[in-house]
Amino acid sequence: MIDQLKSIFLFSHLSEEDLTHLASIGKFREYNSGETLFYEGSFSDKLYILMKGIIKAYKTDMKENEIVLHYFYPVSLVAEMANLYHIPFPATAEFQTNGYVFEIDYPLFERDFLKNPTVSFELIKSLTQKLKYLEEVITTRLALDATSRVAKFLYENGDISDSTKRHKIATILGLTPETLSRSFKKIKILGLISDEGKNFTILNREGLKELFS
Amino acid sequence: MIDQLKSIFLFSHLSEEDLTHLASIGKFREYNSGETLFYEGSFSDKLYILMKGIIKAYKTDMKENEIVLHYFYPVSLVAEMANLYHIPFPATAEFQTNGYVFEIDYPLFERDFLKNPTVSFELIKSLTQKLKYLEEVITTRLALDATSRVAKFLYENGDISDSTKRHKIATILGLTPETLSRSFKKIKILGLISDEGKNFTILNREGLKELFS
DNA sequence: AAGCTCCATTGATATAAATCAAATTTGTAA
DNA sequence: TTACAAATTTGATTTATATCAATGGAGCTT
Repeated sequence: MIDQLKSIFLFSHLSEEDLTHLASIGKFREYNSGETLFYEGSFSDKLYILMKGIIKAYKTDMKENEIVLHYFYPVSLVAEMANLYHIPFPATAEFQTNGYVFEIDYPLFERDFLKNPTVSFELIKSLTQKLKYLEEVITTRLALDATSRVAKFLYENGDISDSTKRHKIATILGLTPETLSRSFKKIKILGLISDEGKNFTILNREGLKELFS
Repeated sequence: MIDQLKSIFLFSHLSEEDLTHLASIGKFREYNSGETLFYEGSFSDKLYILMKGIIKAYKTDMKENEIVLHYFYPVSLVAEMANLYHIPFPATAEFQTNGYVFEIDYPLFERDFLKNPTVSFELIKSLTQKLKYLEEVITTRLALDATSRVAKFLYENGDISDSTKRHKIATILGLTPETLSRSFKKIKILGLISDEGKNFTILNREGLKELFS
């Protein structure tokens, strides 16, 4: 366990003594695909570090549609802001695959670790990263129309392979599958991409960029 | 100048020596109402602390509409994230009133102050605050429809007095003045608010809450 | 007080994307 | 291979809000 904790960026510089203490105030907990780590609006005094698996963070709008904020991959701090400010979770976190988290008693963590310079530096990095994700959501979903969003997605993610479900892309971009399909078609007609079966190949990357900037 | 720096939360615990050094790597700079501190997409190696005045932070969408992210009041760090990650400013910052900032050479600040525990703690607080603002923008503009947004605004801001221009409220909520007017009307018909001239009085605060949650 | 200018309101129309409804394609299991 | 299920595409319609256009005050200026 100590070894595993040491592999977490946040704790990589802690002493053996600190790591032992850390191990005593936290534990690993497994989740299955589809299980929810926490719900939007709920409270918790646990700090979560995703160790394995993929977590989708999303809000729900008035029509029960998901607004996907981000997909988390290991190793990530999840929702540290709720801990830092003792506020309810701003989003729901749901496992997309099987995985597990390291779950820490936050009040004790704050007391014993938050003043550690490495820990606070990593926390700053993690918070900044999250700011970037939210900026990204705002840029994509408030500043761009449907076709521009799709062009941006293609520009940033490269060729779309079979395995990526259209439905998932649509959810990420905040579009319905129908609208996504129509946008792909527009971009195809512009000659910026070509499709062979389910896969798209990008023909003109700079052209795509033109569409969203 | 040293005294003024000491009044900044971020630096309140610094030694005289540190404050003198800080004064040597930064300076005060005045701005008039309407002037722009920085533009979305531009770079700077300056860290800005708003000392006086109000700053509007906004992005611009494809139709040249403003997406207001936040209004900053003194004393606030502005756009520290761009400094921390050496990335372009994610939004434009424009003075809404006359004011001034304390402008610090960021590379030197990072070298000499970032590891100070008080400074990093305050930085964490500031970043967390900004995350909350962005969450708020997402909740308001992506998860709620026009009338719900207005109800939420009324619920959170209380009675609307004459001095608050409808046009400004509309911009904050991401609505046109026409739509704002129609939403006010709906809420008035529901008997949740009443208007005497230009002022609104809230008649049923819990009723307002029902509309957006 | 008359006339102006600035907002706010109201009404009519336009627009982008969602929704609803098939039709078609792709994937999968028998 | 066939048949069924799921995903995608296409077309028609609806919906929420923006846009365009006109009207109606409220507060200023002279």
